[in-house]
Amino acid sequence: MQVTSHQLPRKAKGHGGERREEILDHALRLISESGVHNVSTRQIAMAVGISQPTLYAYFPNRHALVAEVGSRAFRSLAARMRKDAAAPGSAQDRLLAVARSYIRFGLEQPDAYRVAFMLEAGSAEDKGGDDAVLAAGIETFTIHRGCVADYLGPAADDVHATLVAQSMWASLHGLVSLLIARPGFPWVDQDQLIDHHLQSFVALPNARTLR
Amino acid sequence: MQVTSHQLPRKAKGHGGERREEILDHALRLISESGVHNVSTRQIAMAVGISQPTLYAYFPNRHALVAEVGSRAFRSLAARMRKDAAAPGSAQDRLLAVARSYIRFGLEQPDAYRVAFMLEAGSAEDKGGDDAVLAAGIETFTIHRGCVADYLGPAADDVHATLVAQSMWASLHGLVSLLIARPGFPWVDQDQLIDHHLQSFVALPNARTLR
DNA sequence: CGCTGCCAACTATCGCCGATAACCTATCAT
DNA sequence: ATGATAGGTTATCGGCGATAGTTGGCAGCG
Repeated sequence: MQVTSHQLPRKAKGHGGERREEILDHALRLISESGVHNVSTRQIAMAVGISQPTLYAYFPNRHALVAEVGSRAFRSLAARMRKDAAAPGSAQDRLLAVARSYIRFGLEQPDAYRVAFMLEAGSAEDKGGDDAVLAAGIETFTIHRGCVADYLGPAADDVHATLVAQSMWASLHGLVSLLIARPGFPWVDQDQLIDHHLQSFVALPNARTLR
Repeated sequence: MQVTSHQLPRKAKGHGGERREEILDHALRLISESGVHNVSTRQIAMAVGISQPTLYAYFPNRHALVAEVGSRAFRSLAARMRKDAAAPGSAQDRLLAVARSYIRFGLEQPDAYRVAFMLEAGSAEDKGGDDAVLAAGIETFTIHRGCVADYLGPAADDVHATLVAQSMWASLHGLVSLLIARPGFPWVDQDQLIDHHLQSFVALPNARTLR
């Protein structure tokens, strides 16, 4: 769990933002190690080298801190997908490459994925942090949607492209989240499963016109 | 939050099991009302009309209680799916009917669905309760897998049927869990999205041989 | 230099949580 | 009637998220 507690020098007057970055870095590391629900504000504070209430000078509550970690995870996924979306190759190749990136991201960084996607949508006043996560999620989705639109071609209108993209995205998310959340389930060979899942997207001969 | 506290008569000697049922009923209701993470053992105990430590005479810990609520939710879903799987109609009709039942269950009873599917898989010693949830989940999946096997026909071997069923199941789960977890996302028309999602399963002309 | 203001960080504490220990008491078999 | 035990209690523990009030050190000014 790594509870290394070292005394840290106080930050200079205008440099509170650096401390904020340190907090987010340690929080991401701890959450990746132990899972979202097994990391307390006290543990994060001790890892950073500050007292627990000091966290509340930088974040209004624990949820906001975790949400920002989630937003960052989302953005790192988005960056990865953007790279694949810009790679050379056919529209179908790029669509599948982005989808594979998505799956790989989830399986390699399950806790980042969990924070980004599988977090409970808070109720009432937590909305602030959730909005940030949602915005990052929408950004990520938009990249995927762009690939789908390219794949479908200019004949498909916006609504249809969005529809197909959302359906495909949900399908991807379902596979990743189940593989993460239920490792004990008797899954068939994982690579085969992923391949089949991806194939089903592009195996539709009339996918471009299906509606 | 409903914290109705009434004094209850003590149960007779051999009837501790009834109290256990009462606890599970109230837990399901409270969780459905407020969400898994917003219900404490004290709230459950007060709703039942007993003291909080008494819960620990029936369940080893909170996780086990919640897990059993999840198992029950799973079994109720399984019952619903079994009915649809036995209905008259073509194999494709039945497959789609079961899938629709699955989606409807998730949207109508989001908290039951959440408890069943979206619960963190506990670490280390919690495995007991999770095994129960997993078993109920496998039972549910088996029904779905049967429909897929019927749909694919006798030519498809077991492994392939399982593969297709798992992919399809993951896809369904992804749609339901995202619709539940991210109601703020700019989804397209929900019915259209569901229809498209279901269509994509059976629109594959060579689905029966794809591998 | 010395004063003032302010910001980072602290200690102390609250109420709630899950969980355990120790004890009580109604019921049942003998 | 009595002893065993199932069913239930109160008291309490350590950990949690969060708040209030206080301390300490640097910046800018005279």
